[in-house]
Amino acid sequence: MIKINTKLLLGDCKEILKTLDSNSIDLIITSPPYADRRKHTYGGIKPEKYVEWFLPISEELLRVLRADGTFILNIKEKAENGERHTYVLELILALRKQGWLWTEEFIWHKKNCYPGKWPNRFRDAWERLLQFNKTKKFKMYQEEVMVPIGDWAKDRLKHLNEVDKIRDNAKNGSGFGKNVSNWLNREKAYPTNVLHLATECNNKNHSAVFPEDLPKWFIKLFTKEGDTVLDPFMGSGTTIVVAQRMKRNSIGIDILPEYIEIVKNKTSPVQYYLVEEKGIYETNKYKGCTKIC
Amino acid sequence: MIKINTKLLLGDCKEILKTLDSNSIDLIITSPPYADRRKHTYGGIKPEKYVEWFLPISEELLRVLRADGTFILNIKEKAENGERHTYVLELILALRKQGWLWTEEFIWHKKNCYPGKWPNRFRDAWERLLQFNKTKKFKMYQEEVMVPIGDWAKDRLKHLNEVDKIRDNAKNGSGFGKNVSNWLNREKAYPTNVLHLATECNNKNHSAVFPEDLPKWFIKLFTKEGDTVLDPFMGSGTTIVVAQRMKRNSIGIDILPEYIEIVKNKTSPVQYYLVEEKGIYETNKYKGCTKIC
DNA sequence: CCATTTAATGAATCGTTAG
DNA sequence: TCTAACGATTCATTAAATG
Repeated sequence: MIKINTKLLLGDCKEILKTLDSNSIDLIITSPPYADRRKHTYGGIKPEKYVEWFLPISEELLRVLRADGTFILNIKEKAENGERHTYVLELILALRKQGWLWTEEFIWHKKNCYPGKWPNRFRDAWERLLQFNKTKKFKMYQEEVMVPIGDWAKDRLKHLNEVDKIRDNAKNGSGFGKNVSNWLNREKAYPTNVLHLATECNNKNHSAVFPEDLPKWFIKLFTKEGDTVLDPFMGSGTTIVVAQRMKRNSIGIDILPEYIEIVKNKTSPVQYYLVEEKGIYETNKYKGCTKIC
Repeated sequence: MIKINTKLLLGDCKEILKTLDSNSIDLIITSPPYADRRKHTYGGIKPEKYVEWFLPISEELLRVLRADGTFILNIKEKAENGERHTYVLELILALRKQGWLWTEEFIWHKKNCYPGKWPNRFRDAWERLLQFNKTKKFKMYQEEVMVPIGDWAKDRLKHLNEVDKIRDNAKNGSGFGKNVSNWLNREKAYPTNVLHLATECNNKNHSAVFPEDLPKWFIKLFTKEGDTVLDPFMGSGTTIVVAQRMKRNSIGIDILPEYIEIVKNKTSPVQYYLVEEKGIYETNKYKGCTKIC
């Protein structure tokens, strides 16, 4: 039996994070309140104050993350008064100064972006997914996110229904437990750093702008079953829900009791699974790093 | 008759630019040598020196650009030793300090990106197309780059479900485009700030990494016939060739005589066209700005 | 002459070897 | 202990070759 914990913590993550153990998290994936957005829920941080506001939090994130762990930050600067703000650029520079490595910038191409029309710009159809690490030797399971090779897009147009069924099946039995290497050799290719995902429109109470596939992709890429995922700005809990479904321990923090309640109803605090053939507690390649950092 | 000039200037653009008139350019679109790239052709600028190297050039660009003109900068930071360099971020901040407005960041999604496999990252499939302006009132002809809605819908069909399709229709009917000319009303939609283009594989002598569609798109978007386009790092001249074909005046600068020769063979210095029905010298909406700035 | 296969080639990045 | 140079890896596209 393996035991998966899902912890939901109420409070300001700057404070709550201090209660977490050092080097205990394998993956942080979060979408913090953008500057001046979500004023009614979060404070609504002024762009000029954004870096200053974020650094104390990221300092705690740096502490709780394992040396071979990864921090994925979903963010996009707003346009205001005809210009893009620069606080995200400044944040990247500041995080590096704080000790983070800026490893990569993935692009999330939002296929169905927010509608609108302006005389001076087009609709914004992409967001940044910034990857930060503590060390250069981080865990990365690239095979887990391999995609059907080449012109799968063309094929899908021709046989739309067929392929969609296949894709659905792949989703449901999402690859774990089976020995993948057999059937994916020349059928699949590694993805790039551009992710094409549609936002999910939730007509429910709280809109989940974050599509489930996004945390799912990064959780597959950077963690194994039994690892621990953290989202310090949980919101409606997409990351936490997906993590639990994928048999990862997870910790979600939010300042609003409302969100804690919502996610509580979508998850269970403890779950048990039968151990599969290949033990989940695999030898960690980079264990040595933990002591260094 | 209208007369279109195509000037090719040999030399270091930092010096050559000084010979150009102030406020004489409608669109600058260029792809400068990236840091540490093209060592054999250009010098190969060190990442640490990149901003310092670029600023004197961009100062001249700021001078020659019209107040209602636009500057499109194609660039991407390299990854080295496990980390992305930050010189592009620093360049954006420095350009703003120099007086430029950072209006937008388009994403060029390179469908056929460079191959390769590494333990710590995927292939890099995107580049930045940074838009800078002198003033907030710049020319932008959005209707010129509208895309057939069919393609758009097709593209979306690939990844979206029924609910999303319905939402699409709601979007399309949502108001804009009434004053636009008749033939594009329900056939076309505005694009977003993500461009999907493949690099052109030139097996010829000199590779044009820049696909023709890229300058074409921006020339349509930011200029009219008879306007002037500048590329201070001309290279094999994709921008210049496209500009001439689109009946725009153009100025190309390059430090290598070789490139000047190549582009000379692909263009003619002066071309004449019959004036079409709707005069090309349309009233400029933002003419007033010229005086202000 | 068209449909299909094969070959060549990049604005890449990392690890290793040489100076 | 550095930096510089080279090989290995990889895939979408185009050109050339094949049937």
